[in-house]
Amino acid sequence: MASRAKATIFDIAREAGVSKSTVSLVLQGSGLIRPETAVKVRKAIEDVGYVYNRGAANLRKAHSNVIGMVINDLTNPFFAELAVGMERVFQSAGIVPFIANTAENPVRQEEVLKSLMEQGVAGLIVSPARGTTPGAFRRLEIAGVPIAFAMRRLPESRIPVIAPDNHRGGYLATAHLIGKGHRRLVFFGGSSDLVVYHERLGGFREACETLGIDTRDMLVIEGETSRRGGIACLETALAMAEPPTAALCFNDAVAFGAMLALRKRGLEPGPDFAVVGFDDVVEAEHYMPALTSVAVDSAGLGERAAHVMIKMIQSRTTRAEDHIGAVNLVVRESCGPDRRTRNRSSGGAA
Amino acid sequence: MASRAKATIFDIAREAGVSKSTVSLVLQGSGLIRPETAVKVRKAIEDVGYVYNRGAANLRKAHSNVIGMVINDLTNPFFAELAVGMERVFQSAGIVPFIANTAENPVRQEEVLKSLMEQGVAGLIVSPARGTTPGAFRRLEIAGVPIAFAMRRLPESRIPVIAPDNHRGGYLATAHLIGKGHRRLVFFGGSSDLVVYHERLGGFREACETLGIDTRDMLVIEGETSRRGGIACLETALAMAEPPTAALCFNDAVAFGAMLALRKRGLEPGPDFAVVGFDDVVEAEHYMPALTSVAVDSAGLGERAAHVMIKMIQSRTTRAEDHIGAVNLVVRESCGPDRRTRNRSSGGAA
DNA sequence: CCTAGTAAATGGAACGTTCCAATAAATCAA
DNA sequence: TTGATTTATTGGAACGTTCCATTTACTAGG
Repeated sequence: MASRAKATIFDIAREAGVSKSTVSLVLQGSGLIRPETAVKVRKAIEDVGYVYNRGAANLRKAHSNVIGMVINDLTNPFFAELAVGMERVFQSAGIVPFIANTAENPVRQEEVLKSLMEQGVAGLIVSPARGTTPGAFRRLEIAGVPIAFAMRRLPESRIPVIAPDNHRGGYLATAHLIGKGHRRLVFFGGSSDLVVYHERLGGFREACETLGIDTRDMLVIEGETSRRGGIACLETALAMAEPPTAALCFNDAVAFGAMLALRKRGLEPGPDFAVVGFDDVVEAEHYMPALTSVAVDSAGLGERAAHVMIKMIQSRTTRAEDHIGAVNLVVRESCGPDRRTRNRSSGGAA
Repeated sequence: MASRAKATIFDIAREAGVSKSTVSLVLQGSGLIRPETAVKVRKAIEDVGYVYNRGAANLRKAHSNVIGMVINDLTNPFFAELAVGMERVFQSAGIVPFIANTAENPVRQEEVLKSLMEQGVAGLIVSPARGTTPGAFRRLEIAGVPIAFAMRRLPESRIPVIAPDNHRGGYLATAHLIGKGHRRLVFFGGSSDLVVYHERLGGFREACETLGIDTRDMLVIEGETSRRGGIACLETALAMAEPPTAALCFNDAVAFGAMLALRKRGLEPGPDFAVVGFDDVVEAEHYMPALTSVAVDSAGLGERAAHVMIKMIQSRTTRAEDHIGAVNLVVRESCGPDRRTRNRSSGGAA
């Protein structure tokens, strides 16, 4: 019904008895027009039910004010937080952020990127989908659109990255476990197609080596990065001849899975087998037992990424420095008391 | 660097030795042009690094192919699922869905809606922020943009709604508790500014009345819709002179909170106090004890909403029928065994 | 009273597409 | 051969803005 031909600045101009140029000036808040005129125009804008056509405007203006955030998995609160963090700063900078989800699917990612480009975004922040091919961003780079990676990076890309210090996180968590007296450790979950995996695992390895863990006591079990993956990892670990007594998990989901599996076997996460997670999602705090985890502050990283992007846009460059966010280990209950005190009461974890 | 003036169809035309109109036709996949010509043009498109300018196109075309999804809280996996479900069907319909988050803030919602309108969306699916004023969508309605509400509705709006059968969900869950032998029940969490609250509570009330629960044994404790809210509700309930023995919670977060609080008091959720959640988020299944909850299939509702929107756009109407999605109670462990058998072992829950 | 100078408002061209009407080339019926 | 028909291609106007160069109306200085 109500949809008569959309009102344009010409309609406003007629209604207010001025020229289209004047209306345009008012729309842009120019100080050149007489206040009374502005008021008159603004009233006309209301009256005709005008809605600004940004597409038409962008045809003349060099830059649009929308930026795209491409997220690999919005269903994961960890990445949702990232998006929300970015959104916060963009919003307050007068930039309109649009979020698109790729569901960890490179093909979908390609489509989404194409759409965003066609929409004329001023910039793009991407948490790339698993399995993204190295060339996926070439077209965007040659188009000269500012791009930044958040949270994840691609192996040999020159695109700036805003990510947590995964290596250090892995180190800190492992050092904590070793400090508790554990001498046979395992890294649970993740797979080598993800750069993040190598980083976290790298921290684990370095801690083990630096703090005197025998190489044969430093186990690695790959697996899905989900609860189910965690369950599987734990089963595998406990089936070993000499099972480990502590695990650093690729992420919290894996850790939850591992704890679940422990419980199912009648073992208590913490006293019987130490578990550390990664990411520190909200759930970690509320779990039973509360999960010790490496906090990466995804919302904060999102904010940082947004600031970087804004700077890139303003300075019309497509380059920026990487930002590596600080991490810190949040110690809760899932690692139990120090292992020395435990030795008295019972043997190994199997 | 690479950012020389953006290539247009004129550049392609020159490169391919045809007219701009021919290029346009190729771009639209028209069958009118000779295949060889099309090939030639497509090659030129590649060569000049062309990116389609949808804004310019929309200036002439009546309708755009982007639709906006406005979500109240992306951080909540429940709503994220909804968004992802919608995305799935839009994507396969060749429509580009952009997600925007309002963080439960009506002001932000207003801004987001404005932006989306200016961007020229073909339609809008909204899960309105808490506290949205009734008039918030008037401007969009008079602009003639198709809108649908998903998951939540506004009190007296004529905008079509796609939502779960909250009333029935409340009824089913309550009937389950009563079937277990509980006679003094409480509804935990939520507040009356949310239509959903009234619906779920309505189901609770109806079940109590129908199944012979005394009005004085039908308690209601409002509270935040979060873990913390659940904790508070439980404290309040157990502080009563005659505490209830079972709770239907507004959502799963409240239920988790309640269970946490029970544990803290040394009570076991299930045997000592029955808890039912609402929404059936993934966590519910993995909790300890696993949470009995009303499953609403948010992804499915999202898909449904997307289909409704597509139909609205195609038929150029702004009206559509409401869709009420089926719910079902997923029984797990958080309600314990039947209360009759329990009576032998111990007394009330306080 | 004229000239500068400032403030406010305006007309026209441009942005990159689509679509219509028109043209050009090729095919066919007679 | 001619005119009609089909097939492939094309130029021009339009879409709703912005921005530049002008115009118009005042004010002030001499």
